[in-house]
Amino acid sequence: MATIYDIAEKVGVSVATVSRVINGVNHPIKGETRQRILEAAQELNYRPNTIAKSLAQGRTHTVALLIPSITNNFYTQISEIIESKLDEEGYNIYLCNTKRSIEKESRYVENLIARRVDGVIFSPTRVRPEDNEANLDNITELSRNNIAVVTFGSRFPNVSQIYINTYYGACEAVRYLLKLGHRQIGFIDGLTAGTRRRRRKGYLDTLKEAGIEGEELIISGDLEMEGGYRCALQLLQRNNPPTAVIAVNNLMAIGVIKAAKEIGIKIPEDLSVIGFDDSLLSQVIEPSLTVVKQPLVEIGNAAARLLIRQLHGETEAETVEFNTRLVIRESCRAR
Amino acid sequence: MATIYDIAEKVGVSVATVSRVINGVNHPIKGETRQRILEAAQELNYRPNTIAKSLAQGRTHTVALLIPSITNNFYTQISEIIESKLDEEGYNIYLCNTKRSIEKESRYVENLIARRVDGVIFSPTRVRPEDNEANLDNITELSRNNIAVVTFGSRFPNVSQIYINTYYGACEAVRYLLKLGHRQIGFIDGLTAGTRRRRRKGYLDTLKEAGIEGEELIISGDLEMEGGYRCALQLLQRNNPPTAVIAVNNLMAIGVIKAAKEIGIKIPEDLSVIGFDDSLLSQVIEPSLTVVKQPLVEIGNAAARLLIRQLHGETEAETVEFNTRLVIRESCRAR
DNA sequence: TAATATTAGGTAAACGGTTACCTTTTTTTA
DNA sequence: TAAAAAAAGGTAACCGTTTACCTAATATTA
Repeated sequence: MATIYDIAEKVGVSVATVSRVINGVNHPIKGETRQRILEAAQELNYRPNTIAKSLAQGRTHTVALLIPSITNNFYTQISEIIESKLDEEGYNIYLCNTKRSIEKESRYVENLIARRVDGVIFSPTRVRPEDNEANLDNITELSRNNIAVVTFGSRFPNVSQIYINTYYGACEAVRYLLKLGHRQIGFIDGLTAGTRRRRRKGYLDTLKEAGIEGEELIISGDLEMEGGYRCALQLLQRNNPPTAVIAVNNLMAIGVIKAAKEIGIKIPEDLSVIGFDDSLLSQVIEPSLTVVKQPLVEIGNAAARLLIRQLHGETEAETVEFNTRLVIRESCRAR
Repeated sequence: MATIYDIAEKVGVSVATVSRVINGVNHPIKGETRQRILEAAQELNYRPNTIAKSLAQGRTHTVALLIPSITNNFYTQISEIIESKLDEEGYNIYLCNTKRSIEKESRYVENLIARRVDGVIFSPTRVRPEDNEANLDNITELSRNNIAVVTFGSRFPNVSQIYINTYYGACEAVRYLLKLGHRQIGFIDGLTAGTRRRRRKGYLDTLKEAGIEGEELIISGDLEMEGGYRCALQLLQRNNPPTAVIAVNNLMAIGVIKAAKEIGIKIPEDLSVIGFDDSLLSQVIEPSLTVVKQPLVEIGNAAARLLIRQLHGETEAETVEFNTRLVIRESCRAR
């Protein structure tokens, strides 16, 4: 493959001149020379070697996106937005799928440091509370190696991050159900700390305000449809089953609807259901699903902005906060 | 950041020795020396610089996945499989989202060459027939720069590729509907050449065998739910509306169901619907959708295998062929 | 015990760019 | 018209590895 040396030789100039022309740097070059260099580059089918460039400049113009799942629309939609923003700034992205595995996450971090990415946007996995430590390790490890970091989905000190006020989202969902007259409200959470834990807290706090104990109607699923399905069966076959269920994500809420249908419980007549996140699924299922929606576009844009800010040299961490919005569809009814 | 020079200096050996220890190459090293080097590496928090390594070795251990959409489950599921396969082999992947834009696709190809990826798995976008040329240009451009290429979704000469026999998939769908007694079968395709065009051909051929002209019941959508919805409205409001509709992908089929519901047409009683691909959506919608399913896992595995084969030096192109499978759910009924 | 192999390590070129610092020529300015 | 400035280009060190080729010491073999 042709290099700038080949071009330099062909044209009869030094590589410095070739490099300057190719990169359009601010250094005077005679028009004719420039022309000849560009023509030679064309003829030799020259392609700049980004690897060599990165080595020389110490910047790769690459950032990584570390997300728990690439088959989950919540993350891919955010990713798509982030990608187009960073593309505009001339960055390429590694999309890394951690599959909710702490171990894979750490391996990726190690790898990204070795690859000298300029920045990372990171939605840490936190299946068990103690995972928080591994998350933190990963983040400090990145920072220690001069890699810009932006997180979303969990909260960390001294890190630029997107914070979604999911606590109030959960409160809103519960209040809505209370207003509809529900008193027995089930809650399917996800065995995870961080975001979903705050949702649970919002749920409990709001119930307590209304003088209701919710603890025993909490159950943990695996964040997939199957999990929602199984949890719903357990909840609905209790002696005193809930009249409404909140699931901590979209897929599990769909699982709840499926389970209810199977055992002949009508939604929304006999059971109200609320999910988190939003997707085509929630709109398409019957009845369509009332959800606590997170502002995907805003999250994506903000994450990209925070990262770019750091890549441009800003060192102080910034937190951007968003609120959720309750999107009312057909899956809830007054009792 | 620490380099092998720092380690070499600290231990009092040459960088060659350090490099050998770090990479565990087949070269004898005294146990004690090895120990001291590893300790020094640890203490200095050494991270190998993949960039420098790539430059020296001429291989990046990176492959790119070029797909039309990262929010479409069909592609992300395949991607996930490919990713885990390649991960096992020590490759990292760039997931590139072409958004069905030929222009973006070409930009990516340019960029991937500059980044010297070792290989590319590519599902080319072909919105108009003439895009075929751009697709081919991209593929030859990659090959010309010694980058291994595997394609899926379109057919090219002399390229390792996954071929899904979608023609027979369409035939099967039509035959199924014919057997159910349908004679007026609408077809919503996607303005695209390649795969979807072969589906159309399968549709037409099979109808012709049965002595039916299908041309006028063909209509083109945008591959999104909205497109399916609009096309369905057009088809269903004809004088002589179809009693069955095949949509060339999943999302448009969902759009058809939505449209039918809105104008009071019952599925499957008044209208049978078949989609292509498969996803949770098809299972969750009511009635659940009968689809022509593509073997995602097999496609992903085969794509990875074909690429690895090339990365290991095999130069001859290999084509792997898969058949679709008709998954019968509730959206069709005999007339 | 001399010849040969093996072990252990070092030297330096190469990978393909960038860029600080020079030099020479031409143009501008006072 | 001499001095200063701008234009045009070159030289070579540097980025952090790998690796072919060497050397020296030690172990093995006949």
